This record gives sequence, C-alpha cells and structure tokens, in this order.
Amino acid sequence: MAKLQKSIDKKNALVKATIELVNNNGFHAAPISKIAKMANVSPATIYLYFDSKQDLVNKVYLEVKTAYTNFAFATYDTEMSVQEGFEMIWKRIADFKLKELDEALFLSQCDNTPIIDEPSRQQGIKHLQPLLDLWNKGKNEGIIKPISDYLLYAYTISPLSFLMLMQQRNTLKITNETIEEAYQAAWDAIRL
Amino acid sequence: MAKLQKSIDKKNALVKATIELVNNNGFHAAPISKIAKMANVSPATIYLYFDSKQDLVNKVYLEVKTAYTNFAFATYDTEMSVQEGFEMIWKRIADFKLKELDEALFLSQCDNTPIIDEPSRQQGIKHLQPLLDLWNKGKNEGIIKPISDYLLYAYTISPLSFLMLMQQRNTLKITNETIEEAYQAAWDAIRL
DNA sequence: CAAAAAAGAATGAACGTTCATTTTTATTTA
DNA sequence: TAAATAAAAATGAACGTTCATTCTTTTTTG
Repeated sequence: MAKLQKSIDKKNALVKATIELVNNNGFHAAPISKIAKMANVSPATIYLYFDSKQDLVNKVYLEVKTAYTNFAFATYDTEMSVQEGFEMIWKRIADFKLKELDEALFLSQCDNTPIIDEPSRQQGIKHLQPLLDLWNKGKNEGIIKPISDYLLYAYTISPLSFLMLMQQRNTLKITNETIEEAYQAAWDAIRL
Repeated sequence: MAKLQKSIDKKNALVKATIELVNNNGFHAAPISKIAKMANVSPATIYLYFDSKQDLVNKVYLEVKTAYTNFAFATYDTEMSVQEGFEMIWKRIADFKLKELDEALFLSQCDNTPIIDEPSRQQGIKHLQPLLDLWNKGKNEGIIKPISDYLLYAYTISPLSFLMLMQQRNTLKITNETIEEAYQAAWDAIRL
C-alpha cells in the first residue's frame, strides 16, 4: 500500500521537469537540485520516488518510450494491408514527434548518448515489434525491399528525428506538405 | 609565438581523450581530471590550450567537423554530373562514418544534445555547403525532387548516423552490400 | 639563465545523496 | 465523532565527494 499512496502528481511533475531540463540544458546541466526546484519539491523527495538520478532518468525514458509507441500503434490493425498499415504507423509517429516535441526530443537525446543504461535501452527497443512484423509481411509479399530492418528504419523513421530537431531549433517549419513529401520519400526509399 | 611553441602532440592527445571519454561515458561523465589523465597531462595544462571545458568541447567539435567535411568532399569536383557527384559524396560520408567511428559518434552526440554552444553549431553547419549547391543543381536539372534541403539531408545523410550507431552498439554489422543497399535507398528517396 | 610550459596541490562551488525533523494523512480509541 | 496515536510523505540542512579552475612551484627549452 505504501507506494501507491504517494502522490502521482508529484511523480509526473518530476518526469516533466526532467524532460524539460535535459532538453534545454543537457543531462550534464540538469542537477537534482534544479529538477527538484522545477517540480516544486524537495531534493530529498525525489529519492522517495526513485532510487537515484540514474534510476530517474531510466524510468523517464521508459515511460516516454511507452507513451510514444502506444500512440504510434493506437490506430493500427494487423489486418490492414502492408502499405496502408505502414502509412498509418508512419504518420502517427510523425504526428507524435512533431506535436509532442518535448517528449520526442528527450527520447532522441537518450537514444544518441550514454545517459540511460543499457538494460533500459534494450527494453525500449522492444516496443517497436509491431512495425518489424509489418515489414516482414511486406517483404514476404514482395512489396517492400528485402533489406534489413535497420535499413528500413534508417530510411523511414530516423529521418523524422532529424526533421524534428530542425523544427525545434527553428531552422525548419514543418507543414502538412512537408509531412506528405517526407512520407513519399520514406515510401520511395523502401518500396520495391 | 607563444601558442605555436606548445606541443601539438599534447593538444591532439587532449582532443582524442575528449572524444573517447564523451563517446564512452557521455559529457556528464567526462570530467577534466579524467581527460587529463587519459591524455597523460596535468589538469592545469588543459588550460594552457583551452579557455575552459566548454571551449575545449567546442573546439574539438569544430576540428572533427572540419576533418569530416574535408574527407567528404576531397574527391568531389563541381564539374561532375549531379548523380555522379552525389554518389561520390554520399559514399565518402558513409566511409567516414563507418571507418572513423569515434569521430563520427562524437559529432552525432554533439548534434543531438546541448553540449556544444550555438555559435559552434552554426559554424559547423556551414561546412556542408558544397552538398547543398549540388542539390540545387540537381533540382534545376529536374534530376532531384524539388523538396527542401532538410528533407534531402534527412533521407540521404541522416540515415547513415543511425546505421553508424547500430554498428557501434554491435547490433548491426555493416558490409559493402549494406552500403550499396543504403545508397540505393537514399537515391530512391530523393531522385525524381 | 631567462622565459615558456607543465606539473601538482589547493580552491570554492556544486554535485548526488542522506539525515534528523516536521507536516500531513490515516487509523485507532474513548 | 473528537481526540489521540501511528504511519507515511515531505522537507531543509548537512554530508562527503567531485567538479572546473587557479595558484605556486618545478621542469624544460632555446
């Protein structure tokens, strides 16, 4: 009964503060003291919810990753055709990365640096399985190039991370047209 | 005359140590003391070569970025056809990212986090101009899709960063065949 | 033997974490 | 139901450590 009694609001405030500070300042400049201040909480309170700063960051990563993939696959149905299913998932992912910019940026920073530990990273990867399954189906049906999942990912999903980053740095304004062009490029890159 | 007398070897050792520590431990776990130890130098000596830790990291970034683009464009000639030129540059970049893994990983970490400051980032971007020029030529000739340079970059160069990361994490073994498939996907994504 | 370069020791500030208390919430008792 | 008590949650201050940087001294070099 102990843990459930603790305020979920406080935990959420800590998660939000961590994301914001890591995004804006980097992990190296996101000390516990600042996270606590931003969440309106005592530094000591953080240790009631998390074992350590590392544990905090791991858990925030997994929480955000889960929200991300849940959103991505929410409207997807394994009965869909490969092309239809891919477009659906791709556009949901694009939607998430551009609308939930903070969360997506945090994931990107975690995925490109050693700030989360290896087990958490492995855990996070698993969530993408439905997309890999779809690709296998597409390869079997001769619709998608018979190349490794890494290449398929590199040319469809990973470009979105770059575009997201450019948008956040105010270098690029992403419109519906941009999304459509990007989707077409993604599909062109992997379709047979 | 002062600066020129200082040992270039020591500076290079510091650059190398910085890259290695930031790659393996992250910027947050790459303290001056460790960088100094790894370069066989006193912490105080670092301040003879750099103004601060921030200055060190900025300069390492720009130095590596310069080496990267010098390599990328070394064999490129503006007289080449668009397709030929693009293949040349793309494959040189692939070469660099996969062979000079340490340097490329360091760049990727800098490009995805706030560890370098904004002026240095802006400076680093400029080095890619020849590629943008080539793309403009390709658009004018109706060879390349008339989409923004950001999209072209997202679907040709940025996928290489993902593949590089996967290779470093021992998740993917990149062969000549992989490179050829990746190049084809890149070209398919952006050609008209 | 100067002047430059490098070293190691020393500095205050800031870090993550823990500690001793206090405040809040829930449960028991009369 | 009101008061008393126990438990849980939260706190600010304090801890030892480590950080980036500076200071003083030694070593190297032309």
